[in-house]
Amino acid sequence: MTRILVSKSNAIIPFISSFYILPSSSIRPYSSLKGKVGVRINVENEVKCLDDAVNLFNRMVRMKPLPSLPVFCTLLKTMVNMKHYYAVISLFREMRKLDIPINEFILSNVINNYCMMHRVDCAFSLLPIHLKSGIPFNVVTFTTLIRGLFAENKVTDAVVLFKNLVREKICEPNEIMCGTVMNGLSKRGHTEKTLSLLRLMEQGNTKPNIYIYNVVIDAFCKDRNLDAAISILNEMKQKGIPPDIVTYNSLIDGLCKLGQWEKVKTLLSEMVNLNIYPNVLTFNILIDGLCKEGKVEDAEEVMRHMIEKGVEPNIITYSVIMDGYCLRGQVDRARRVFDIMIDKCIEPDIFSYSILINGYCKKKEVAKAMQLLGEISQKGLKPETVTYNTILHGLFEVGRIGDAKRVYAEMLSVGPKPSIYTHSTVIDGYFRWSKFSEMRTFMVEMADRGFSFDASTAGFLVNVVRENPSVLDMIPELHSKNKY
DNA sequence: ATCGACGTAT
Repeated sequence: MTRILVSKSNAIIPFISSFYILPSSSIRPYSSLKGKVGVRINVENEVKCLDDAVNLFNRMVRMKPLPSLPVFCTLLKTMVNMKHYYAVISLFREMRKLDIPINEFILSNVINNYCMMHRVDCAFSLLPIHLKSGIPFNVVTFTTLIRGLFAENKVTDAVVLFKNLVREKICEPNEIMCGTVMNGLSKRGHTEKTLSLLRLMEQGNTKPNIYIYNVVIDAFCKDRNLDAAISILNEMKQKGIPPDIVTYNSLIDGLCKLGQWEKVKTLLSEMVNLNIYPNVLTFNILIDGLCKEGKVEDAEEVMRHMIEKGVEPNIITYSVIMDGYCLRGQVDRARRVFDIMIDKCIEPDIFSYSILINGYCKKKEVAKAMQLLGEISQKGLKPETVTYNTILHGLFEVGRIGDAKRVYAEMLSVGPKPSIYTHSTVIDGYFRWSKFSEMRTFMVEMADRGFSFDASTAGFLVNVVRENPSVLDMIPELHSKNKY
């Protein structure tokens, strides 16, 4: 199936060029006035890397008197932001060992740290510290835990926790907690439940705010239910909550993906009339919409226009245009955009590489794709599961089975976890080239590492056997080690 | 201190 949409009437280019003038200088949001904590320690200024953080911590614990708890708290928070999760845990343990007192804010940061590591189980195991030390629970702690559960796809657990908190009156859910639950539900396809929560909030004490409405609108847009999204937009307007740039970006994205360019124009005019000006995301959405219709030249035109208006393209702008060229089979042009991007001092990320690799694979230029795969680690980046899936698919497509085997082995050693798509790509590849013994070995190894058949591989296998019953003998009986 | 909008593979 091609991803290029059939174009609807669209004179979006002259429209975009004509309809607004950006304010001369963009308004900067508040600068970092927050976070000034403690006596002479400005954690944000002092800590630029892990070493800084650990050194500062070691200095702090030797100070007499000890720095205030907010200083420790800010340090831990800074480290969580820098993704030094393991270091946070060891510093927290050190604090416990040194009998440095802790408070609810420090604990909620450590809990958040575990959630960011996708270890919500460890996060929950900190709750006894609250109880033993008599530290009160707060909404933030529970909101963090709910977010952690969603992050690990434990939707039921998240909902159960939320319901219990409300029913047992353990804490009063605020807009942010409700928003977290609704965001988690909507991102996992439960738009209906998200909407019922909105209706509940409208009747309760915690009235929905702009964030909540934006979550609901985005959920409907992702479901391609633009009518419902727009009726929520009208509801919020009626209630006196003005839509913001996020609201408009969600809606414009939904409309672009449906090819409804006339409505896109209406919304663009509407937002500008409200003095809400398109930002880099808005332009990226428009550029992506055009690219997916195969109109990369128009997309480039929009890019020139945004630069004229003082909105700088970012790495996503370039990725979108690169993918646009790849969709039309013009991978060399995509490559040129890639190089231009580097000239503009924007370092390619794993997305940029994956898009190019996909482009080369589509053109069956797997050698170039392999070369790029090698370049990724040289640049200090890590290929993702998607990157490997793409290249494995490309290699099997041209029958380079030996290379595919090597790449799969590399994937296992480098670390990104094979997904259901990886498995079906490999099984499908072996099958298509009648490599039944390899297919068999692969399936056994797959089961040994704890994977069983899933919706994707099972469907594929059923089809294979239906068309070619003799393959049945090649398929091993698998007993996944993860199951009982 | 906690929440929202854009890009890659099947």
